[in-house]
Amino acid sequence: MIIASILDIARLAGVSKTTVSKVLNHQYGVREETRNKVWEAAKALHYTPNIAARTLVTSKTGVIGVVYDSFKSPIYSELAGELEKWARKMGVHLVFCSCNQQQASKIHYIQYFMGGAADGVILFGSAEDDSAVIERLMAVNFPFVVIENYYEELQIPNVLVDNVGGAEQAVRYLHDLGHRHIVHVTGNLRHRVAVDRYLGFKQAMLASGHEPTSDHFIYTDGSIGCGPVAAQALLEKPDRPTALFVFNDLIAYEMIDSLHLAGLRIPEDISVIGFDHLVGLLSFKPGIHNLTSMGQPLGEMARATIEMILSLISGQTPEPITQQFKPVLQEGNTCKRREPDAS
Amino acid sequence: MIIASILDIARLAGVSKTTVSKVLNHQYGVREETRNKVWEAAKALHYTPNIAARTLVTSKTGVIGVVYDSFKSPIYSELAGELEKWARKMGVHLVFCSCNQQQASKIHYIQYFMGGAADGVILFGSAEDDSAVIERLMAVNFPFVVIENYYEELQIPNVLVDNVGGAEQAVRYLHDLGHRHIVHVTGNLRHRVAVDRYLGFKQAMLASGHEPTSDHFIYTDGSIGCGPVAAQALLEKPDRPTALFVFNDLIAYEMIDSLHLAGLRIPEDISVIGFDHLVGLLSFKPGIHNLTSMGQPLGEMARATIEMILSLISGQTPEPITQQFKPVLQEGNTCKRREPDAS
DNA sequence: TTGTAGGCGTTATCAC
DNA sequence: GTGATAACGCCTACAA
Repeated sequence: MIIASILDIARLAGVSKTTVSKVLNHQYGVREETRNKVWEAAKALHYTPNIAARTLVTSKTGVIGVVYDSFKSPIYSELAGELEKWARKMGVHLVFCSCNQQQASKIHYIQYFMGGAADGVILFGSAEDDSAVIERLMAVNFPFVVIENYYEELQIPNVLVDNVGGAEQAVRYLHDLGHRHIVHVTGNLRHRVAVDRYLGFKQAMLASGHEPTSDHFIYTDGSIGCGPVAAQALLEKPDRPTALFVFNDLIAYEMIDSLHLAGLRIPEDISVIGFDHLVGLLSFKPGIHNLTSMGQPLGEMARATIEMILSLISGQTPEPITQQFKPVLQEGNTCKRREPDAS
Repeated sequence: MIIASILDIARLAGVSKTTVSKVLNHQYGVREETRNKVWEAAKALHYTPNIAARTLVTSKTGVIGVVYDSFKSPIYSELAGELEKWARKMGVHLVFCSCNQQQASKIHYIQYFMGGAADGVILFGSAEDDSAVIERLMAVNFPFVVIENYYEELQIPNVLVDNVGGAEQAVRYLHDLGHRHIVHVTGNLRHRVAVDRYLGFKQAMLASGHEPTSDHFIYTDGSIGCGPVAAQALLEKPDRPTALFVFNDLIAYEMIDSLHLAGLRIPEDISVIGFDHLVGLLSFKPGIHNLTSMGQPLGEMARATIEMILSLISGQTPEPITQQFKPVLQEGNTCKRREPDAS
């Protein structure tokens, strides 16, 4: 690999390094003629600025690092696109990495970014407890924003979705449609997100006068392929519910499919509401079903995130330091009014 | 942002920079006692190596950049996961960026990587003509591998899928099932991938004695949401085909859904075969359909890519410089045997 | 308008 | 075993 440096250009153009640097950075005070000579030399040598060197002296990269737990969920790609859109609008660039649940990998990437590859980092995902990483970032005062995950004991720049409230809203919606026997299909309860939706479900049930028992839950680990298992569990229940609040759209779609195969009609026999509103990516409606779902305002979240990190990078403290967004109910055709009868 | 340097550690531990560096890099020739002092000081100061400085002197980052056109396709996320898996296995790290079809953005990222943020780059996607970028990379001899896109006139490290062959295989499969009237739903024909599948379709049709006319094609731009339009075009055809070879799974699913709504049964009324085999991400089967599709061997492709880039980084020329992988037919339940009759 | 010199934080060479 | 010292490529006063 032969990459030319400013010195090479200087020699070829017959000027000093300073002059070359000035030209390359579009600064005033260089004669037109010299300027041209320099640009030609730069072109001829295929000059590429060494950002390592530049960063070393300016300590600015114009790049923000985004650390994911995994790329594998459609909602993540969706968010990535939104983040990028806003980053471009604000004149910064984003690089993403995924640590595939390996904390060691995550630490490596954070170090990489902190060590001069980026001006700040965005941490996304609630699969892991990142408090160690976060403490590190705080200790050296490196700009960062956390999305989705949160820590009661820490006051950090945070962009959140009100999962508790969203779950409550979903249950209220089903309740208002006349459903009295609602079951919650959980996600992986070791993840914050799943716990919050679980809590929201519980609270809303209590609020409407139903004491949720173990009979009101079907537990899953949230992984791809868990839907059919959950559907089986549902079918085996002695007392079949009239409605389901499912942790996310992927599981909901899987379950709908399985229930379909078992001869149940959606929403006639059972109403289903999901979470995430994945229509951007999945514009085809599996079956003829357009899933009713709690949508996350990803665009607004992305904007808030980018604004926050930029303000941190510029040395300010964002106000407020935590922003929480409300999910929005997106009606499809998988929920149906039901005349209240027994139970 | 207060990040401690080696000098700070040296002062705190009462030793020289050199000694600190040796300890931090696990080199021999430092007394146990000194070693401990240094580690303690490093911990106390929350030391993070400045990779910009390190890169400046070693010109190695241990990181490979991956440039996408867009994150928005599920198959891209899938590939990202595979690349990462192999990268970890080989002891390197990956950072991803997407330029959202903006060539300016792409150039920025490439510069960023070339300028010391990475040891090499992987270019993915055939949405754009990257020959300018590639020439630049070749000119300075920066390690790179191109996936999916290719350039007849350039001998570059390349990982490809045999889209022509895959399309041919799909058509042969339908032909062997007895289908004689097959229509191809194209992707965006400004993309290499779409053109190749289009050519493969044509060749296979010719080979089986059918001269494809404009009647054998439905053209789309490959974007999300184009399926229903294509389905409409199909329904309006005076002479309805018995089978469809669709550019990719996403469009195929969309079409199946629309055709369903129009009262057609799949595969009884019409057989459908797609491309990409997106089951990893979409394990639920839209409707009760499990799409028959030409799968891309993403795992093998990822492995080849990582191996290639590593060999380039280590100064070797990979042999062969271009690797092409064959798609594999994945049978679902959307294609059905048909007794040859008229036409 | 142009050039000289110093330093960013690291690693590497070579004395001590 | 340890410590000066010189790069790496760039930017930026400041001097000419």
